Amino acid sequence: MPMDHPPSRTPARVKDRPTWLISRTFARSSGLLAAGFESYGRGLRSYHYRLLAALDEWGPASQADLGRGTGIDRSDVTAALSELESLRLVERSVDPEHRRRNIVTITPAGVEQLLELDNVIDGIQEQVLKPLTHAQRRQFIALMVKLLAAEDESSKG
Amino acid sequence: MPMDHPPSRTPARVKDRPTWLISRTFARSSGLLAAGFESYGRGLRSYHYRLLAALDEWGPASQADLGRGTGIDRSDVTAALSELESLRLVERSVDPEHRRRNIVTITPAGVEQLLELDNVIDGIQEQVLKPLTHAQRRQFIALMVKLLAAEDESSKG
DNA sequence: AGCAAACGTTGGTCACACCAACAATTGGTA
DNA sequence: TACCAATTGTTGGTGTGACCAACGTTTGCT
Repeated sequence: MPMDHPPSRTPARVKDRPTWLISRTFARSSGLLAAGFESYGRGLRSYHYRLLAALDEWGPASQADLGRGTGIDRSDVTAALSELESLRLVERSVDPEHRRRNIVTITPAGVEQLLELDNVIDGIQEQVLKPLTHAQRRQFIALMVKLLAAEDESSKG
Repeated sequence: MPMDHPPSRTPARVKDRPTWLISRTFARSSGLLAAGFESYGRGLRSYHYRLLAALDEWGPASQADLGRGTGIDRSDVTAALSELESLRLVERSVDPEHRRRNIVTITPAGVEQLLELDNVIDGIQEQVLKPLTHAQRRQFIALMVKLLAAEDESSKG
C-alpha cells in the first residue's frame, strides 16, 4: 500500500492559496447559514431571504426590478416568489399600469418572518467570526469590502 | 410604479454582513477560477486539480484514501478519476494485495497538466488579491487561516 | 402598423457538495 | 473455520446557487 501514512487533509500546493482559503471560509459560512435556515427558516433559503429583505426595504416592486436589484436571475425570482406566495409571506398582483408586470408586496407575516431570519443570521455572523478578535473582525470585513469595491469599479468601467 | 429610483444592488441589511461579503468574495474568486479552468484546463475543474495535486504529492493511492485526503466524496472521486483516466492523466489498477481497491497513479502527462494548471491558478491568486497591498494580502490570508484553524480545532475536539 | 424590447413563466444546465444502495472483498471475532 | 460487519468502488440521486433558452403576452417606439 503506497500511502503508508495518513495524508494531510489538503495537498500542500492547494492549502495555502488564497482562492482555496476563500472557498473553505465560504464553505464554513454557508454551512452555518444552511443549518440556520434549516432550523428556523421553514424551508426558506438565501434567495427567499434576499427577496424579503429587498421588499421590506424598497417597498412593492416588480419581479424584474427585484431581480435586477438583488442580482437574482429572473427565473429564480419567479420560483422563489411562488414559494413565498404559497407561504403567504408575499402577495403578487398585476400592475394595472403595465399589464406585463406583477407588483410584489411583502405581507405582515412576511415582515415577521424576515425579522426572525434577521436574528438567526445575526447569530451566525457571530459564529462565523468567533475565532477572531473584534479588531480582527473589523479588519477582515474591511479587506473584503476593499476587494469587492475594486470589482465594482472595474465592472462599472 | 412604486420603485421610482433604481435600488442599490443589495438590500442594506444584507450587504454589510460578513457572510454576504464572504459569499461575494467567493463568487468573484470562483468566477475567475472557472474562467481560468475553461481557458486552459481542457474541461478540468477543481475536483480534477485537487486529485492530481494529491497524487503528485502523495504518490499512488487508493480512491478511498484520495477521497479522505482531499475531502471529496467517494462518488465524486470515482467520477473525476474516470474523466482523468479517459484523458490519460491518471491510471487505475486493481491493488493485488487488496482486490477491492484500485491504486491510482498520476501519469507523466498528468504531471505536466498539473504544472500548467498551477501556473494558471497562481495567476488567478494575483487577480483575486489585486486590490490589496502586499501587507493587506498577508493580513487577509492570516485571518482566514485563523478562522479555519479554529474550525479544525473544534472538529477534532 | 409593425417590430423590438420587456416581462414572467417554464424548462434546462453547470459546479460543488452530499447521500443511498448495491455487490464484491477483506478483516476480525466467536 | 465460518460468519458477519466494515470497506471499497460504482451507480444513481438530491440540494443550492448561479446561469441560460424559449415562449406568449404586453408595451413603447419609429
